[in-house]
Amino acid sequence: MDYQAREIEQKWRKEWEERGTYRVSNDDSRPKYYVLDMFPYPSGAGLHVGHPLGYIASDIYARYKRLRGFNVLHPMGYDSFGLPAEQYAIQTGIHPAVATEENIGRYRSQLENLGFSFDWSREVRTSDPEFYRWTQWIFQQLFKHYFDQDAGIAKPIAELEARLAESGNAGLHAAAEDDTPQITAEEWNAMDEREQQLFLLNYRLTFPEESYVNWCSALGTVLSNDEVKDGVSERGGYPVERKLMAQWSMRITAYADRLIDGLEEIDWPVSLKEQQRNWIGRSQGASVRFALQEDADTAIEVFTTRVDTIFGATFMVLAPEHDLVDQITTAEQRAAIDEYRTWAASRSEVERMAEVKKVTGAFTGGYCINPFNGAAIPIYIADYVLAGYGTGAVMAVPSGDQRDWNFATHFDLPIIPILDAQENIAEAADPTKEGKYINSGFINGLTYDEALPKLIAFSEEKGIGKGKVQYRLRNAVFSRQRYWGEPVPAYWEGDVPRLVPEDELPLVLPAVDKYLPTETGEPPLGRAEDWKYKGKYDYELSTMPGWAGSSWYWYRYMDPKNEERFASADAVDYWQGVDLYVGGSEHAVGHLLYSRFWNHFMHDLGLVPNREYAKKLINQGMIQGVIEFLKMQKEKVDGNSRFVCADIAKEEEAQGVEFAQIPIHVDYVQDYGTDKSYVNLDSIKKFLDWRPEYKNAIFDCGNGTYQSGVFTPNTDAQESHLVTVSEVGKMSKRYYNVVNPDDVVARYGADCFRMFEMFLGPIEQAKPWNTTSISGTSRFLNNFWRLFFRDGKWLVTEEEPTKDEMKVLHTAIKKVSDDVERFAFNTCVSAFMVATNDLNKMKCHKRAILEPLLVLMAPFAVHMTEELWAKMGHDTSVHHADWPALEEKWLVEENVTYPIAINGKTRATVDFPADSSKADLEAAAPDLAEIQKYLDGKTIRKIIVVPGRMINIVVG
RNA sequence: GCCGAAGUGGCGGAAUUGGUAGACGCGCUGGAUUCAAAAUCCAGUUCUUGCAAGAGAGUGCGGGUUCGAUUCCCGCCUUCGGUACCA
Repeated sequence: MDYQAREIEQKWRKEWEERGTYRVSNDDSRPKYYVLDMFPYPSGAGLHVGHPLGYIASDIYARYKRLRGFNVLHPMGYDSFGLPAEQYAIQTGIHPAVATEENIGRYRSQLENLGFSFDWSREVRTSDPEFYRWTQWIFQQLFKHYFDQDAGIAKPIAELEARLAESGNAGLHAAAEDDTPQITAEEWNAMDEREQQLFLLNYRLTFPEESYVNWCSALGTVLSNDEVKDGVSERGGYPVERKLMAQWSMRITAYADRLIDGLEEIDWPVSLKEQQRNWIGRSQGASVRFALQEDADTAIEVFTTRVDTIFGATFMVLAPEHDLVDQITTAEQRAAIDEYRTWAASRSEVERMAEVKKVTGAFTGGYCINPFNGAAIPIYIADYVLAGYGTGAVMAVPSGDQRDWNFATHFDLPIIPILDAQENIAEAADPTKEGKYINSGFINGLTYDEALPKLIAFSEEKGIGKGKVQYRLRNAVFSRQRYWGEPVPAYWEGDVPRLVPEDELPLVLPAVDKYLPTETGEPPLGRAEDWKYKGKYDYELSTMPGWAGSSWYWYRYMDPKNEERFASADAVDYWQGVDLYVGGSEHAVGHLLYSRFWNHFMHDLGLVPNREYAKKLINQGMIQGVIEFLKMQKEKVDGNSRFVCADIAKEEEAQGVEFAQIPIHVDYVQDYGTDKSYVNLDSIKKFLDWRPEYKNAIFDCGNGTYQSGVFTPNTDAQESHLVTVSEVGKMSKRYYNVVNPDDVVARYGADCFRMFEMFLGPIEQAKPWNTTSISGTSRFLNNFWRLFFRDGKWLVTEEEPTKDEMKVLHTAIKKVSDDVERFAFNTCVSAFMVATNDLNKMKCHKRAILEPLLVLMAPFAVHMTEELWAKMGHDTSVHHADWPALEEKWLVEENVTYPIAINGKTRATVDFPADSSKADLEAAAPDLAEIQKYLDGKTIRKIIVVPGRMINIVVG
């Protein structure tokens, strides 16, 4: 009898739960290891086969580490605040907590189906008040600290207050708002408490401010930059506009340098680190002041990474919102400038993105002076200069910058070459630094490297510029005008924000009658009744963004029930941080950046031991689905829809007929995923039952037409089919291609599902799901089972293994040990298959071979190996044994088969004793009969021997 | 445009420091079993050529280093992912 997956898997899952097999203790003498998965948002749709990929990989590694003698923490929880539950609540009136609870239940049962070794007693949920109490607490710590740039760490705001009282903020190096005024100690001390509090907001690591935000009116909320894609909301695809609003903000920019430098010490994928670096966007340059021609006391400050090009600056461009625009604009140009500014402000983000190539702008009529050569250059405004980056002003060098070149060409401004190596600047800008300077005053004739120190010396001497580091990274908007999130634990005493006292946390999300903004445009929390601090002050009404709870959650798993602290100092000290983190790369510049920021901050406060919380990170690739489309003509034919074969559609498209692609359920498609996928007439009938709106549609199959249940052939064909279009893409409800792991598990078992997902290919690669090839993995598991059982008979014997059998075992031990360490789980599965096939061929059923093999496979086929382990007579409450030790001696061969190459080309193979020395081989090689026929009268010139590997004979 | 990663049979993919390219699996072909089918088992399967033994070609393209290159170097091409008026 074959392996009965369902029965055995259920039995063991029950057993594990009853025994608490996967409970982890914080009090253990073994070395610790922490394997973390990115916790899921429990959506209503449940899991598809792509979701568990990373969980399977991490589970295998966690189990492997346990067998290697580690105390392994491998928890799971839910990132349970989020927009979908809220939108569902808006539609149905069901409290998001209720819907979320239900979704979590579904997730939990789907996850439990797969045999993970999670310690469920440590489960966390970000929407649980006992959890978000600490999210709120960390928020308050951020409010209570500022960033000292000299020390490079966060410090209590009280220290800053003391400093201000003593010497004002002159010479203070602290991360602050750009427009923070300079004050003296006297001025500070003369301020009243309110004024002091407002002043301190310039320094606090989280603070409310008026800022431009991505406002999405359809969703009724503000979105972060990474929630906006191509000018529309990532979720729902609604338009997003820029709007000035009072928002809580996180001063992540204070940590920009540390977030870049910290990447050096962590083992994360190169591309992910690169994404973070680009996102932070550190650029080294200089800021230079260009005085106005009309008013020498006022200067426009610009940021440039190429001071060397300054002699080629032929005009200046300001952002339309720039503060000096009004002052600069002349009476004649006033109307044109106002018109342009109005137009620019009305332009939506989408339009701006779409019309990047279009050159727009207006002349202010004003001029400023190039401080390096005294030239007067005209000042323009244009919306290609962003108010939010640098100083919102650019010195335009059209010969070296393509955007400046486009602008200059459009407005007929001069383009001055500045390097003798610049080519074709009449056609396009040349941004290279090659050659020697021309038209560049005192740096003429120098190269870039020679000119730079001279430029710096000049600008410092004249006091016109200084070196500056500019970041692309902005402070993170932290407020969301939503209901289903952590309430920001603050209240407003007039215009001064104050923290809710620590002992009153958690500030629990109040009940509301509706989940929509109020009539006056306040967030949903504005609907809560009697929700005022001490019945007197207004609570902050916004909630935290989705990334708040996920920015520290790994610490909560260490000590999930703690009521005194986010996790006890002992627990944090024992577990330290995450050793292996597994999750998707889509979080590269969201969660993975914000969580590093919070962790750096927590480290500054001495709360956690490491600056970087996750030593190693692996991105699992997405599992994609096959999407099948029918080609439907956009225009109806005689009032009916017309579907045609993909190849016919192609021909007709060439003639200008337009087609739409209608996704069709993959189950209806034969040979799906291939280039000859099609639906036959039976499937068309099924399709019509499913989509009755097409019931009279015409199906043009090339050799006939199908309509209303009748096939009319136009050749003598009796059968026909309609060729579909296949694509590989997201697994999603709208493409009818979602594969539910429950279905796969029901048919093949969880062990098979786990091994198959690993077998699909390298973990970090995206790959399409293909259910048909799972049969190979299923066959393999049956073959493995048959090493132990055949027809219900136990086959395992106590015989001594032979040398060949030992070799099979130790080859597998070596391969799997090496490959698990480098997360190459696909080749591990191959190694198991090879060993199983070999042993079956040898009819080897010996305990001495099978037992270690069982341990080797235990992290992969978790239920089957447990069953067999018990059958072997072992105690399963002690989880397996130690990882089998590799004895290399079994891999040593008596004879080694050497490939013999003549001039690098392999011509024969010959066996030599394994202990042959290099000299032996060199001596024996020329006389081999195998090579004589290739010599062909030529002489042997050289013999190259790599012992154990190959022999190459050079003739000529 | 910029940044990053990757190109190997019909397909997913192996080949850890340069050493018999294509492990393992799917698919396909043939056979066994069966009244038949499914399932299972056995054999074959990079391409070209040949009845066969064999011969030749072959890891995106073009060069280079080497006795020997999927692997190292130079120059291209293509695909995927990220990002974009960031000065």
